[in-house]
Order: sequence, then C-alpha cells, then structure tokens
Amino acid sequence: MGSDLLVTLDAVIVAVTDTRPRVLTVADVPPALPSGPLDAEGDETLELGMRRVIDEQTGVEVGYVEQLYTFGDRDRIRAPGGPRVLSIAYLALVREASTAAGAGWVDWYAMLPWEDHREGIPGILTDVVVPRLTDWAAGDPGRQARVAVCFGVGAPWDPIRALERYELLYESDLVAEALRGRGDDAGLPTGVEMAFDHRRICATALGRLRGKLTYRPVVFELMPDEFTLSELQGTVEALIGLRLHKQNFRRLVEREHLVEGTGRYAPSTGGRPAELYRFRRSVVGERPRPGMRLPPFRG
Amino acid sequence: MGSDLLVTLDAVIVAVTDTRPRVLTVADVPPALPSGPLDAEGDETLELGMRRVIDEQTGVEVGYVEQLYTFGDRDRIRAPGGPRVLSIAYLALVREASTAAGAGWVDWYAMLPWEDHREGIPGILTDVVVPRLTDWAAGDPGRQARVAVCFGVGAPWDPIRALERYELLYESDLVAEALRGRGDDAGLPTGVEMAFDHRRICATALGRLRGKLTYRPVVFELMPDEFTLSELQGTVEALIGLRLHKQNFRRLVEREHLVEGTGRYAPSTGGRPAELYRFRRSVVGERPRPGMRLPPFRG
DNA sequence: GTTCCTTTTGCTCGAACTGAGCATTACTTA
DNA sequence: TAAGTAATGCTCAGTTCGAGCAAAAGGAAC
Repeated sequence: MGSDLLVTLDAVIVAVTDTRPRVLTVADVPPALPSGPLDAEGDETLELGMRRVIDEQTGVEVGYVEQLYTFGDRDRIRAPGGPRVLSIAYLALVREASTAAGAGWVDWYAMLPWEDHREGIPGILTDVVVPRLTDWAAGDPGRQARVAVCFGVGAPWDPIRALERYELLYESDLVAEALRGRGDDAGLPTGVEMAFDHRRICATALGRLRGKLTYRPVVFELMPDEFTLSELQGTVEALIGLRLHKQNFRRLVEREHLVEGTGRYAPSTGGRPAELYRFRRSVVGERPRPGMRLPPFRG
Repeated sequence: MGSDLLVTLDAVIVAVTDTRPRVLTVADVPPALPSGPLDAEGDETLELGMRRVIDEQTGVEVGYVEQLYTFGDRDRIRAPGGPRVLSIAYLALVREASTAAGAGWVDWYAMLPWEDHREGIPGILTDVVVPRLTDWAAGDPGRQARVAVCFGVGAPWDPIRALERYELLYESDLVAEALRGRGDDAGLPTGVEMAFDHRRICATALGRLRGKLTYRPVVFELMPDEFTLSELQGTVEALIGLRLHKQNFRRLVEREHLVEGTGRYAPSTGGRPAELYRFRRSVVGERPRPGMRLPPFRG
C-alpha cells in the first residue's frame, strides 16, 4: 500500500555508575537516542526488534526492557518531504556503563538539570525556571496551578512528574527544542538540547522509572550481583533525585525482604565495613508489589 | 516507500453504569474494540486521531483519553498476505453508557470473569482456572511461582496484575484465543472471546486503570457531576473488583479532600438519605498524588 | 404515631507504618 | 592510642490503616 509512514524503535538505555544516572546516546552534536526502523518482516515482536536495534547501534547488552510510549505527532520530526515518523520508545536498564564505539553515556541530569534535588533545590530552578514560569503564568490561574503542582511551588515536589515538568518548560519556551525553526537561539541555560523530541522521551523515561521503582524491584536491574546497602541507596537516590534517610531506607529493604546478606564485606572505604547483599529474586513471588516506597512526597 | 505496515488506533472505552464496568465494542460475533487506521496526513497527533476514530465508529463522546500500549507482534493478526498491523491502544473513560448505532456495551468482567472478586473469589477461579493452572505448572517451579503471584494462591490477590493473569492463561491454553488455528475448540468456560488480541488489550487497560486509580483521581471521569459517596465507592469497587470498608472509604476521600458536599441530598433509596458530593477539581493542584489508595493488597 | 428496617454518617481503638534522631560498632588514619 | 568515618542498631512520637460499634435519618408496616 505504501502509506508515507516510518516506524522506528527508540531506546532510553539507562545505567547508574557511582550514583550518577546516565543515558546512552549515539551522536554528539545534539545527542540522540539509539533509534532504528522496525523490520516489519524480520522482527517477530516489537521488543525483539528493539533489542536488535540496540545491539546493532550500541553493542551494549541490556537486561530489562519495557515499552514506554509511542510518539507520533505529525510534526515531531521536521524533514521536508520525508515520511511521518512514529517512534515506539523503550526503557532499558543495564548493569554496566561500558561504552561502545560511536556511543557515549551522558548524565541524565545534564539534560534535565531541574530534576536532581539531591544537593537541595538546584539553582537553575530557583534562579531561572521558577521566576520565568511565574512570569509566563502571570494572570492565568490555570497556568499558575500547573506551575505550582509540577514545580512544587508552595506544594510538594513530586519526582514522578518529570514529563509534566518538561512539557511545561516546552510550552513556555524555556527549553531550546521549543525555539527551533524560529531563529530565536536564546542560549537557554536549561540543560543540553537533544535531537528531535528525544529529550521529551528522556523525561518520559525518568518519570516512568521513578514510578516503577515504588512498586517493582527494578533498581536491582541496575546493580551488580552484590552490593552494599549504601550503594543500593545511592542508586535509588540517583534515580529519584532525592536524598533518603539512611536508617529508614535500611529498615525498608529489610522489612520487605528485598535483599539478603552474603556474610561477606565490601572493601572498606573509611568507616565500618559494609556487608554485601544480594537481591532476593524470590520476593516477586511472595509480596504483591515489592518496591522502594518513594519518600517525602510532602516536601 | 511502502513498507507493508498498517498502523491502527484501538480504543478501550470504559463506562461504569450502576456498579457494572462496561467496554464499548463494535461487532458481536467475536466482539471487537473500535479501531481504525491512523491518517498519517490528517491526524495531527495520535490522540486526536484516536478521538476521530472513536467519533467515527461509535459517536460516543469521550472525556479522558490516555495512551495504553502499542501492540505489534508480527502474527498478532492473521490475515494471509495482509500487512503487518501495529495497533496503538488507548484507554478512554466516559460518563454515560449511551449506546450508539452498531456499537454495544459489554460487561468488562464477561471477558475477564476471574477479575471480579466483589462477591468473593469467583467460582471460575477456584473450580477451573487454579486447578488447571496447577496442573500446567506441575514440576516447574518457575511456573508455580508465577501462578502463585498472579492468582494469589497462598499469596495476596493483586488487582493490578490483570495483564499478567491474562498472559498466563493464554500461555497455558486456558483462553479461547490461544487455541485459534489449532481446530481445538474446547469450549473453554473462561469468559467471552474477542477478536484478534483485543482481550489482551482489555486486560492491559483494566490493570492500567486499576493502577491509575491509586494515584490520580480518574474515577471522577466516570461519575456524573454529583454523586453520593456510596455511588463513588460502588464505581471504585467495580473497577478494582473488590469490596471496600465503607467507613474507611469515606474517611479516605474526606481526608484527601477529593470531594466536597453540596448540601443537597439524593432521592432516598430505603435508608438515611445520602448527601450529594462533587469532585473538587482543585485537588490536582494541591496534593501530589491524589488517588484512592487501593486496599487489601494482603488478601 | 410507633416500631422496625435500611442506609448514611460519626467515632474509637489497637496495630502497623513513618519520619527523625541518638547510640553503638568496626574499621582506617594520624 | 586517639580521632575520624561510615555502618548498623534502636527508640519514640506522630500518622495512617483495618475493623468494628453506635447514632442519625429516612421509609414502610402496623
């Protein structure tokens, strides 16, 4: 038939190395996500197709793969005369952050700097984003309400609303992508731009992963076989962009029986040696929604 | 170019009338979901395209619309020589269950009878599903664990795992769809068959909606402007397939400020008259994750 | 009009969970 | 040997949760 339509499979491949969440990209000028066309005859399922594309483009071996969202706005990719592009985006988690040829890991928060609250509220938020959004919303109660919920102005900060936040910034012309084709290159300080709508896809992935953390033990897809509880906590904190209370975190994972001690200890890093733990795979067969119970949704 | 690929938009349109959840279908022989091809030139966004298809096929006016999942297994739709079909499925919620010409509402639980636990554990589960699954899993610890978690055998029943349950039944040949093309029409008592993989899509939608209920006030998309708390509770119970403690449900919605009283009362139905409430739209701008906090995940 | 029935609404109580901080342990380094 | 550091252990008050008793407000039966 030949409708003018191209279907691609795009991947947000995530690793956390040393408490820093990273995403795998394939080009540097504006970084882009690994992406390739679906092979309508060859790919038996979409997920297998996605794995093929990931393998072809990055050579990275991914474990967990989950469909994220399908992006298909008519004008999301501007190519004069080209076909409409439909992208089925996937979230993939990998344990190691080894780099493949032509592909490189970039810090997730380089693209979404307002999302990392581990060191307190980031300056970009208080100094740039919130003031400009406040101007943008002036006189419009609807906009004001959205700014308030999304950016926690007088309301709690909700890590999960990453996509809503990106969309608000896009709508208010506060991210570079929104200014494309307008010759209005304002040099915005709101994080690194990505190709096409790939930054939106990254924001979608971040929100989804943060949510999933609370009811499925996906963190362990990012951990090595054995780890200390501090390392586990560091990974969770890296993803949700918040600091957690150490003792309570420990209490949580122990109560939920998510991990078991190995009796061995990690090479000491200055203090009392930490015991090494491993993930108890069997929890998924015991408790209904094992997860990390995200925390201070109050502030 | 002309790759042999067809992209359709499929909708699971849900209404709850009188504590019975229903899905809109368009054909009766095997019931099918409303579905139509994406108009690559005309549809500006996928959601708008979905709304167009819904309008064309059913005439029903939907409010809330949310993308569900994209289904694209190579052989999910068997049409010799036809193109591969990719379906982007949406979940839509409507307030009224008015029927349009050629379209009809069917009870959601007619298709997924094991999902309704409001009157206790359904007979189909204890009499048919669990015994057969137990046989199917005999000697395979992996299968046994899956059966246990999904169907709450010695583990709690988790309403959200609707899709996993359907997939397990499919894999173990306990739903009619799994037997297609095998001439093995066993007359399975496991609910009504649907066209293509539409029953899987329905299961996906049910699980997603059940989850969403817990952190977003989507129930109100199914309610009239004014309702009693019992009606609200009845709708929630219909969706999650479980009974709730009436006083605690009331306490919850009041504490979360999800509703406000109107001061007027519903026509009495035998007991003390119930006050009419309405949804407080402003909650979404106040609390981070307003929702219904699903209940007895313990049993 | 009184009594019974039904449903809504109000309240209480113990168990469990949360957030937060103090205290102790077991190493390394000066 | 003392000081520093991080892991681990424990406590405590405030909150939420599950469950049930009790009162309130109508209709129907007599």
